[in-house]
Amino acid sequence: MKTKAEQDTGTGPGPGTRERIVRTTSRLMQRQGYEGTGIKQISREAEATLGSVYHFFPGGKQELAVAAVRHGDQEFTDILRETFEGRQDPAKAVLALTGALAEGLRTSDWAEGCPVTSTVVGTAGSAPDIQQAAAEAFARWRAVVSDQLREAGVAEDEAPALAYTVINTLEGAELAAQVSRSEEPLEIAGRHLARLIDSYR
Amino acid sequence: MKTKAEQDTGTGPGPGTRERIVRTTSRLMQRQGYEGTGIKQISREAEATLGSVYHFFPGGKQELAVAAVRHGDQEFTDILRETFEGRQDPAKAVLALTGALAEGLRTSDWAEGCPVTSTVVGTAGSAPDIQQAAAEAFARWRAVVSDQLREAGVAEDEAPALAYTVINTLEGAELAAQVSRSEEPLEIAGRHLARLIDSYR
DNA sequence: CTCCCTCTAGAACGAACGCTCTATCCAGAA
DNA sequence: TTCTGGATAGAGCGTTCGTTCTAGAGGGAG
Repeated sequence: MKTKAEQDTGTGPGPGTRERIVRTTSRLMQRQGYEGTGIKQISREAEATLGSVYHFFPGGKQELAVAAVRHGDQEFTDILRETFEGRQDPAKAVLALTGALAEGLRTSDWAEGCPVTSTVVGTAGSAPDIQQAAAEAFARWRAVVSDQLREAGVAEDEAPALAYTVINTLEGAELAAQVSRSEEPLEIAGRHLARLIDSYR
Repeated sequence: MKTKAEQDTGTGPGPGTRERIVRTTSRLMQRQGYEGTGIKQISREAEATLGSVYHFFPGGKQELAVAAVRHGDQEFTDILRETFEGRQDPAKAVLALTGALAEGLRTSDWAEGCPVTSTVVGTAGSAPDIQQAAAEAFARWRAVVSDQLREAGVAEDEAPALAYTVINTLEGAELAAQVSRSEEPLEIAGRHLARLIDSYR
């Protein structure tokens, strides 16, 4: 058996058991939501036994969901950073972003939208810790966008609010794209957000 | 016992059984999502027995969800029409709309967001008829907004796309508001949408 | 060697799930 | 009056749910 460090960080031949469980939970809840995803399905698809799941996540399904939301948070934060840092113009970056989101939806046959949204919807009232993890994810994404907007010349007192709308419009457009199985909402959102950003520079 | 017409249309002392079931389903799925809502809970809270539920909705849970989505569709279509028709300026109408959405969220202790969104999320791949009913709802809302924009002077070839972003941004902002338990995302979305609309007139 | 501790393994529990089924009620038709 | 059929009523089906629990595997420390 591998040492603890290897198990938990995945420095071995593949991802460790814990990492495999988190990734599987995130993907399943992204597709089926929190209530639609069972722990036994997670353990089956992650190729981990039920014992392992409860060993790493003694808090049960809720703790799993929080970990999955944080995983999705980190994933999209990285995408945001990469997309914005490669470009000077934030309007162009937003267009690249909508393209990437559309591609992700299309290549998953419109099944994989925002992992945070699908996990948190329906749990809002009953699981405050999941809700808080989702709120932190949104806040982090906004902070990244806001920083990039300021660097590109948007006024200090306008950038945070503009970042709010950028993230929220992307979220809404991705949902519409998923439901209508069409890239159009995302394309249009990109154009309108680019126009809105340009109007603040 | 009342006649069939009275039962189904609610011309009696209160809403008929069928209408009561639909309304309860819509409210519960708005709060808990599709998978998080049980048929027995619906029958209990609608004060209808399980037999009645399956009598009116032999298609089971999926048929119930479709009816609930259509109910939410009609509800918000009415709100849209009332809000826009009372005002000349569509930018002002959008601001009124964000205010109304924020109030609905706040007065339900942030539990009741968009009934269509919360019902359809997580069912995208597995229940095509629910997905289609949701797509039709979004399309209808867009059509209402698009008509009002054209009447207010937005170009014919810009109005449909602009309506897309109006609806999608409202959707995303309402979700963010619910998760963060704050009216701020909706207020900001209203301001930015008003600015975007004005830029097209 | 033995001990220890992390991790794996899966049987088992009570509760809840969606749904089926038969029985009953009762106003209007004949 | 009897008959009919929509609506109500809820027990019960098999399945799955989240969770608990005990048992064992296996490498490092003493």
